Parts: sequence; structure tokens; C-alpha cells
Amino acid sequence: MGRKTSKSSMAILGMLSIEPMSAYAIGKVMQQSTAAFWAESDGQLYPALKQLEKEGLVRSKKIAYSTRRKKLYTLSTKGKDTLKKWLAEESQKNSIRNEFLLKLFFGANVQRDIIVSHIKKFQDNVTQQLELLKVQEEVIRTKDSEHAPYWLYSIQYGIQIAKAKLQWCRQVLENSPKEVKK
Amino acid sequence: MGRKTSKSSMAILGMLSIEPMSAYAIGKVMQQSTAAFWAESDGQLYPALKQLEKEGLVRSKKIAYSTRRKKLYTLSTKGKDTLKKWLAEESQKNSIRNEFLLKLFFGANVQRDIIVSHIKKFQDNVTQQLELLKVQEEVIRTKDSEHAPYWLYSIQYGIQIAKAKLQWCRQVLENSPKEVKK
DNA sequence: TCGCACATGTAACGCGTTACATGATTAC
DNA sequence: GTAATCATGTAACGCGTTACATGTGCGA
Repeated sequence: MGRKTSKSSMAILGMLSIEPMSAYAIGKVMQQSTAAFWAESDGQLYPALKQLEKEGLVRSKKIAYSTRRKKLYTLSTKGKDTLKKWLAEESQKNSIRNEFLLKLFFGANVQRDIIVSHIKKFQDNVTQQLELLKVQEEVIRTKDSEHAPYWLYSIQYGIQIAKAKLQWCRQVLENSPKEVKK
Repeated sequence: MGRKTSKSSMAILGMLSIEPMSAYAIGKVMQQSTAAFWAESDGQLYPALKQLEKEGLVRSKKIAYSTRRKKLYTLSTKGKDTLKKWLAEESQKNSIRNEFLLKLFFGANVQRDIIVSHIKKFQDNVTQQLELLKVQEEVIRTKDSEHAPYWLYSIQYGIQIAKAKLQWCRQVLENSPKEVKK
């Protein structure tokens, strides 16, 4: 027990609520859609699906598409109910560990340039992320799924946050002298 | 090995770079300052400090302050060097798992009210967080430490992000019909 | 005197990542 | 032919949380 309500399992059930998929496909879809806030590794995905099938939350069908073996998983009624129940529960807050902020917090121990370059690097990363999110947003806008509005919300969340990060970068870099030489 | 460069250890060394502290105090200070982006549990803190002492990165002194036993840890030169080296390294991105966003993403599976109430709850939490951060910001402003500017940056980061979250909440709740009864 | 904050530690457990292992198919 | 992608799975390891265990000192 415990497994039944584990978040990894719920994420998998959620993916299958979109459409039947193979384990591999679930991983791929996650990478392309929820990567910014959720991801599962192979070592998690395959055993979890097996377990979920044992518990009757998903069903699998072996499919030989062009001789390549493939297991297509489908959400069972019980699985859908479990997912719904979990979705209705309040989210417990996630313990976040942000290495970048930790380094920033202890910045007084090193030369300012070092921290400034970290921030610039961070700025670059976020800028890239934001571009990606904007593309994803446009893609979702073309989709006519019941899921689409919720997907949009989560993307817009990411965009909003990314913009705030960039604003913060600008503020901090502004009030920081550029390249002080001694 | 591996432990020497573990992030938990670096967080502890960082705390000791502020001033010598007991394990218990490190935990307390983290709760009051870095809680938003970093925390360590007891089961991590005490063994890690022991290990760090074995490696010569910290030194301890037993102090009997009013008969109550207490171990005061101090950063060694080697420890400070290790910290500095780590601070100069680029941060690897943290794998974030955000349960709230995951539920939002799969929101189409349940009634809209459920998701709306999740968002409202989230909004309340962030509002509280923001208030706390503002208080912390004022406290830091009164401090005259070399650390203060960096502490301010990290707080301001939190504030910026919190505001963005609230903005997003408002946007999403606005375009959502209030309490549709069928 | 009772409960809370101070104070230190250990053990078990669960979760998640990484690396390993295998093999087919497709595009170049 | 060879590299990339599709596809599934296992095993070992490390990290982190939770619960357990113990005890002091202070304020109401």
C-alpha cells in the first residue's frame, strides 16, 4: 500500500486519462508537456505501470505494430475513479530545493562576479524556457480537447513565473556594478 | 565520497559561514530564512555534521551552557574553501515536482468547482507567504551584514514569484464562471 | 506540574535516479 | 552500415523524510 496513492502513479493515471499509451509514450509526452513541473524516469515508469495493472487501475494490451512489440495501457474504471479522488484532494506543498537560490543566499562568501555570472546564466535559461512555453501555448490553442483549457492554465502559470524571474534578474543585475576591476 | 559535495553538506557549510552554530540552530535558522527554497530535516542534519567533522570541513566544541549540553560547530579553512568552490560551480537544475500544477493539468477529469477551489486555496497560501516575505525583507533591511544584500536578493526573488502567482490566480479565476449550478 | 522549546541522535522506509541490459526498426 | 529512436525492463545506490528514543530547562 502507499503505492496506490503515490504521486508517480497518479501522474501516470493522469496521462492515461488523456488517451491509452505505452510506458514509453507516457515518458515522451511528459517530457513534452509537463516537464516544467513533473517528470518520471524509466526506472519509475515501467515498474509503476506493472504495479498499477496488478491493482487493476490500468489494463494492458500487447500490440504488435509492424512486428515491434508494444504494450498499450488503458485506464480502467477503477483507475479513473482513483484518479478523480486524488484530483479532488488538496495538494500538499512540495519541498522545493533550489540550488541556485541557495548559492545566491550564501553569495557573500565569494566574489560578486561569480554570483553575477550565475544570475546571467540563469537569465539565459529562463529566457529559453519562456520561448519554449510560448510555442507550447500556441500549439495548445489550436487543440480542441476538453483538456486544452487546463493545459493552457498550466502553461500560462509557467509563462507568468518565467516573466517574474526575468524581471527579478533585470532588477538585480541593474543595481549591481558591471565588472568592477580592482 | 560524494557526500563531500552533496548539497545538504554545502547548505550546512553555508549556514556555518554566517556564524558558528549548533545543529539545532542550523535547522532553526533554515526554517526562518531559507525555508522557501531550502530545508534540511533532523535525520539529515545531525549525521551530515558528524560526517563533515570527520572530513575536517567543520570543527565542533562541546559547550555546557547552563548545564545544557550543546555542540557548537565552526567552519574550518578547508570547509570554507570547499564551500567557495561549490559556490563557484554552476547550479544544476532542480527537478521540480509540483503537485498543484499536476492536478491542474489533469483538471478536465473532474468538475470545474474542484479545480477552482484548489486555485483559491493556493491563492490563500501564496498571499500568506507573500506577507511573510515582506516582513522578512524589512527585517533584513535593518541588518548590517555583508550577507544582507544577498539575503535581500533571495527574498526579493520570492516576492517577485509570489506576486506572479497571485496575478495568475486572478487571471484564471476571472475567466472562470463563478459557481455554476446545474 | 505541565507543556513547550531546546538539544542530539538513530533506524527504517520509500522514492527516485542512474546505470545496466537487451533488442528492433527506421532514416540517412 | 550505422546512428538514432523506439521499446521494455532490472538492480544498485543515494538521498531525504518520518518516526522513534532520550533528556534538560524554562515559563505559565
